[in-house]
Amino acid sequence: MGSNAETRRSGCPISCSLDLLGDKWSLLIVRDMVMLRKHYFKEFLASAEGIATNILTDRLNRLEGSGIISKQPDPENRRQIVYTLTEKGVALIPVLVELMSWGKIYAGTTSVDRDKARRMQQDRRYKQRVIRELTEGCTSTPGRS
Amino acid sequence: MGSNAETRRSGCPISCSLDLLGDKWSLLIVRDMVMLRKHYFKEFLASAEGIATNILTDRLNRLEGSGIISKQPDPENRRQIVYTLTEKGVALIPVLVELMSWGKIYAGTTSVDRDKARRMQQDRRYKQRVIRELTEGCTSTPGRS
DNA sequence: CTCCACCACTTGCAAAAAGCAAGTGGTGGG
DNA sequence: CCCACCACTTGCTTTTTGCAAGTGGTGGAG
Repeated sequence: MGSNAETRRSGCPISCSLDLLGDKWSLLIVRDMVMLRKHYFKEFLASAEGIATNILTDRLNRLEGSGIISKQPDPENRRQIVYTLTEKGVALIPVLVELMSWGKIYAGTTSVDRDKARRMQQDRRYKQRVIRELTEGCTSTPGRS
Repeated sequence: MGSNAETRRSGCPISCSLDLLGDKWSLLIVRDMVMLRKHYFKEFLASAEGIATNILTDRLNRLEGSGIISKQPDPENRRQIVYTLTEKGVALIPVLVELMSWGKIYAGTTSVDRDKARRMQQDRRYKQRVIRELTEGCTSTPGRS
């Protein structure tokens, strides 16, 4: 299940991105790493959306295979594996932020978030600050739970 | 196949967005409308990625069901249907632009595009101009064959 | 050392979705 | 009336997802 035979449907960069990320789980894992600072299998498993273990394994392998994340044995606890974002993965933060912004306004439930999101859409500097903060948080060392 | 029983996996706005758009085709249809100015079933069908007719029908119905696109009979030719983006759909342009930018740098093939994309990542004004131009092109009337 | 909890997976199977090719009803021009 | 064309349907096979149970490897407690 976890093998890697990615075939590109076309040369279009959007299509290429979707070939790697176009499903319901891959970007959620990246979200977990970026927004919730998760680094461990069991942490992803505990997320609200309820991913199954076999799907999680598969997605982690694919994301590693396409160079978005890297997996290493945890130096502090050799029983577990640390998943971290690569530069390629960190570069997905703007995508995540736009998806979040859109979702808050157009796919969400609460109106509080909506207003905050609308503000972010108009105030580009604010958005840039959010992206920068998230990026810095990801390029620094984990710092653990 | 085209019914609408979207269940939300969680309240997270990113998750909500992916509930609506998290597959390999939905955003490609939006791309066709935004970037390639396509408005007709047969046009989407002719895209390089090669979507099947039943999948296309399903995605168009879902996108309509979630208010991202609207379908109307073509006033100029009653044999065909015009698909247009709603405000909610137009608001996806930034997501598309980020996906394109990321794809060009990290998932693409050519290095020419890569350089242009890197420039866009550094020059925020340029990116904003791209987004504005695309948005304007979408909110104006089709003007087609 | 043994035992045991815990970790990241596997495996097996059923259900859902995608993909393919062929067919269908409605429309308008010739 | 006929025919080409449009946006779909339908039937079928293949692939992916989802769920539950199981597995091998590790390290700490006793």
